[in-house]
Amino acid sequence: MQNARTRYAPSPTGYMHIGNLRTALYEYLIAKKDNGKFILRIEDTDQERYVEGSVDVIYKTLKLAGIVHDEGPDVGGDYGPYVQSERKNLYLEYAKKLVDLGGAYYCFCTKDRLVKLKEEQDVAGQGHRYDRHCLALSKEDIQKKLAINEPYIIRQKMPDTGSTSFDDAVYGTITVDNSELDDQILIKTDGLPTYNFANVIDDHQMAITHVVRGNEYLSSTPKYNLLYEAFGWDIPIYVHVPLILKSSGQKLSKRAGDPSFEDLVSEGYLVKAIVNYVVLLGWSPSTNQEIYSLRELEEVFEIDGISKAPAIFDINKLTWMNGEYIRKMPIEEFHKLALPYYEKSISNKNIDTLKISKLLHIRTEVLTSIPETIDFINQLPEYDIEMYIHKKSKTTLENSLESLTSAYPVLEVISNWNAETVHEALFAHIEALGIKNSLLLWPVRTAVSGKAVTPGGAIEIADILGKEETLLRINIGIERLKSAIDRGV
RNA sequence: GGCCCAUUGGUCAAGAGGUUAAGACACCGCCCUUUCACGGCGAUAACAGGGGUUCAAUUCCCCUAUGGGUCACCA
Repeated sequence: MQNARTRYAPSPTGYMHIGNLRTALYEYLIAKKDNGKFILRIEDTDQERYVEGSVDVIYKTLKLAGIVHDEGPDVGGDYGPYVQSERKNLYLEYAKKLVDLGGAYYCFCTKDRLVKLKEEQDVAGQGHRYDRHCLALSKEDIQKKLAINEPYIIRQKMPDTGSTSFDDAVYGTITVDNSELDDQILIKTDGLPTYNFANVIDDHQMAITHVVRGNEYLSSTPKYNLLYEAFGWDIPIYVHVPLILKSSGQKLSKRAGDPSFEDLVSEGYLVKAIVNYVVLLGWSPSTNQEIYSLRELEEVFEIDGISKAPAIFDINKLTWMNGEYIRKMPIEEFHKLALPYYEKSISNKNIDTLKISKLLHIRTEVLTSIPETIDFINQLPEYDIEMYIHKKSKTTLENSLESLTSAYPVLEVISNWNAETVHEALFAHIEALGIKNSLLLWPVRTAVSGKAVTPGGAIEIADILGKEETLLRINIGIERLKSAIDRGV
């Protein structure tokens, strides 16, 4: 058997849905695993929904994700064109051929009539189904109508009896009664094919071996099979993948405010983490490994691991995984990524941001949380005096004041201010006083940060702030503690 | 509503007749510790229900329930 050829066939809607990204990933991985080809095809047969510039979004996203297509509109290939609107004539030809073969027929019904038909069926409590009004048309009638350019569509003629089965690599054999199948439209009034038709033609023309798509297509797959059979074409391997839902159990949708791929990126998630997480939603490897690069996935991905049940998108786990990726990257790389997030919140150019990065590296799960984490560096926040009281460190307002007051001169005499010298000075002082570390360090950290939670401790923060600012803040702390105690708080 | 599909802890999930029913995230506790985080250790937590088949069902079959998909000149 030839090597796999898979295709990602998005319609240009302007953004990358998480489910679509995963489908693209699976398609890509199935191809790569087999040393096959991954093809990009643009399905733009719906002119009304076309969004300007969205094809670029698709290129950009694939590139970002590291998914390289071997054939496509921009890179060419032997099976082009790869944009459906450029293949328009091809579909019409095949549709007419199918009419000749008896698998399809012309239909001149107006939209009005179809709407009415549906209304009647609604009233009767029936499902929507074309009533085959035009199937009865004689050859002469059809020729006459065509001759006067009456608008027409071409519908697929479903068998009257029997059933159609197909095998799916994930769901197994599925059988549907032919009586369930509607005579679906293949060619629209505008001469363009519907997805249902274009898809089959293109997949065959492009020699696609594995058709990977969301399982919302499961129920229309028998219709596609009938098409393949009518033409006498080989049926591809179907790989229907379960949907991705949100925690409420609903389908993930941009319109409902659920994040798209680009939303996640702008929320501070790394592309690699998103890719890794999304692949694991609905697929599981044969080992317990969870962190995978795309390259690794190309080796280990198996269709067998795809699950049947829908998966709920869990931002929690993505966040954890993002943290894993951040922690694993070299500090230089993290620093580069974090830099833009410092710019807004740190105006003092004397601050050594690399020092901040060293603190943040293991503490950051999502990049966008950075500004809030380090806002105290730029400016000492208004803080609650009660923050000096910490049970575990046994600090009180009074002993905090003592600690700050006694620490001040110790720090003041440091000439070469850095983490080591501050550490040395403070710990020598602690030892001299014979107290617990935290009794001194808690108040210092509070005074220099004004926050209950900080990345790093008193010494790291003092180092970053510099001598002058540190002493200034300690002084502020001393004054505030004094007045609070005086007021008898 | 018809048809199709699914159902293992809160979430992702392994297991495919006999298991103490993995692992991960989240949550909780402990340790480390100058806060937080990282790291380490530990705990709680699941086979939707009912019938079969079988010596034995989470695993196979049927029914029910629940959830989802689909019934467009959208993909």
